[in-house]
Amino acid sequence: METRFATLKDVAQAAGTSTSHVSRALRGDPGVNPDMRARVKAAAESLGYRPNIAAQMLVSAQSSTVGIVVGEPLNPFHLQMAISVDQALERSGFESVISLRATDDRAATAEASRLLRIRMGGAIFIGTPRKTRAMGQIAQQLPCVFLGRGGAEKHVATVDVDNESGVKQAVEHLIALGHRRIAHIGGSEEIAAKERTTAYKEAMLAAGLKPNVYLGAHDRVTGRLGAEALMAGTTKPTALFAANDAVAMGAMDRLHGLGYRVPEDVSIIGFDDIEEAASETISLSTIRQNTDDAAREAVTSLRMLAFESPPVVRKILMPVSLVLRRSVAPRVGRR
Amino acid sequence: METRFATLKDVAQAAGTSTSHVSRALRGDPGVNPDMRARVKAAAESLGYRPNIAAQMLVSAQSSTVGIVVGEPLNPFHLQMAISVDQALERSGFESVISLRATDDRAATAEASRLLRIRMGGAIFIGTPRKTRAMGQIAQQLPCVFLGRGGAEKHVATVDVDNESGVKQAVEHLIALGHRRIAHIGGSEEIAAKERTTAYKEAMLAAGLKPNVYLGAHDRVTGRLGAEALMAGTTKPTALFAANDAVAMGAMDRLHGLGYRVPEDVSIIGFDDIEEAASETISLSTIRQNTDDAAREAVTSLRMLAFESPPVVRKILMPVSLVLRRSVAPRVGRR
DNA sequence: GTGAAAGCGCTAACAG
DNA sequence: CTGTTAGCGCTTTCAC
Repeated sequence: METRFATLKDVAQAAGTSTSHVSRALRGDPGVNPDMRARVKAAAESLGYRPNIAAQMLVSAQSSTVGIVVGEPLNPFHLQMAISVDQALERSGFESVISLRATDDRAATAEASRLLRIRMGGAIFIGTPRKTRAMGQIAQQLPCVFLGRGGAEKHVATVDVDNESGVKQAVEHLIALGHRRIAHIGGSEEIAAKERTTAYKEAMLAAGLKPNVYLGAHDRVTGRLGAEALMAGTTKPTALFAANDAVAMGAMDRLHGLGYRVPEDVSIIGFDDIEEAASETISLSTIRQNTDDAAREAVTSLRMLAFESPPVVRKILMPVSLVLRRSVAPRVGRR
Repeated sequence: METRFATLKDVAQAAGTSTSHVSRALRGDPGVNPDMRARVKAAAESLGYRPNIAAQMLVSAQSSTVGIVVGEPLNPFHLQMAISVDQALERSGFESVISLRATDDRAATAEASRLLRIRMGGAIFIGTPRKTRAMGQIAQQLPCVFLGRGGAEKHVATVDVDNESGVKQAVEHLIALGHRRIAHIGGSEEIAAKERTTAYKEAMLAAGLKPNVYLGAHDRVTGRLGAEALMAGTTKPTALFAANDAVAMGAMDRLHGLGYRVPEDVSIIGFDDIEEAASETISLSTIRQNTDDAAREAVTSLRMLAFESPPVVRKILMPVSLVLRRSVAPRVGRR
């Protein structure tokens, strides 16, 4: 593009004053004559002046834009969370910049490093893979908040969901409905997935039942494969607890394909409560996390990390609730 | 955060040379003694040096990061496109920065203006609302490519999908299967939606059939409401053409809720071919757009806009294809 | 109130 | 090959 941007100098010239004064006027500094301010604003307007952020940043050495790094862009829950975080940041007066490239450990670190070069004011990571070493180092130079990843690093704040309690509620509800053969389909990469699988096992053992686990990733495909594998086993489950809604939907999908009915033949409970879970065709029972609440906490944590001195490192655990829809029913048939 | 960043000067001091030479060494300028380069690199490494992008940008007056502005973040197709564009940019050596805030005209303009302040190297807009005036002005200062929005503005490049041909294929296929009462559910905001609705009407009229349209937004909810309304009408349709897959899925959902079977009672065709359309439960016939191809064209257009002189403004139309799945069947019953 | 001057961290000539 | 010099556009003392 050929057009050069108007600079402070251009505006100063047009308004017949100095650059420093234009700067003051434009930023609303009180010590500026109202007439002058009006003149400056008019000049800036007519020249289409836009402050050069690079220059601003260079001199003020701090930015108010924070990066949002999404671990699984295709996971609807992550996206929903990203939007919530974005809105929370906006409400708090931050600019934001989103990255969808952090799909694996290496990429996540690369993104974080980029945020550092950009001299971002801070970063919020949503369900990114957990690479302790590199991240820990970066967190020393940049206020970092991790959502749904855990981590005991010294400098990073975390906002996690109470996986244990959520899973316990789900499994116990299924047990109360008479189910005994409750299987689980989970993913293995993400921290949250691991916690949920562990909590499932504990809840089953606590009830004197035998865990039955299929592990894959944290997506629809895994749900499909898991359903296929579990229903092909010798002890077919009458209920399924999935590590997240995407997995649950994949499983539901495959069950239909195999001729099973939900919930008459198999009950299903997911985790996250993504928008689709509430649709009539799906109507999936699930553990709800409130993304807006989590986002708000994340932003608060970021502020406390960035602006308090010494920095306050918060580690927060968000509550969850069981949402019942049509995908669960009491167990019928022989006991 | 308290830690100050290491600067070129610090590195120069540590390596016993000048800042300019460090700059050269770090950027791989050929005219640097290998020994020196090694020493500089070691020094930079040990100090955890990261170039300050703001300073780099300020002096070189151009950035290689481009903004991706997404119009409907919750529309799976837009997201998929965003990811494709992001990857295409990465392959071309661009950094990228994504914005999810452009949900309406005002916000889209605000985002564009922010990109300008940030001195972005360019911007790619995905299905953002069409505000001609403000955008046109911005496009004069910033290379802009619009995806799926059309627009004849002088300075903006566009990559559009061949809506007319796609819709025609869909409607004609339904007609060939014996359907006569083919209704349409569409959205009104987005340009693409309008084009599809228009194309539907034309295709119907061309076949001597009467159009039957329900208009709302471009989302699942509209699909639901549309299905409800159309099936409550006097001439119940035997086939449905939806403006996009989200609408189609909402409609399918509601049809199930109302006790209709798909495709036995009602055939459905969508538009976009989002991932979910291929799932077994949904198995939605649809018009496929290839996001990777579109993304590649968009990036090429951006380059030609930014680097050719005079700038080349490309207006591209991407082909589509009809993908048949289980949601369509020949019409049965009385003719 | 307003202006002049001194950098922020980096790159790009220009000399050696 | 290497060092010196001069800004990029902006904010911030510090004078007037």
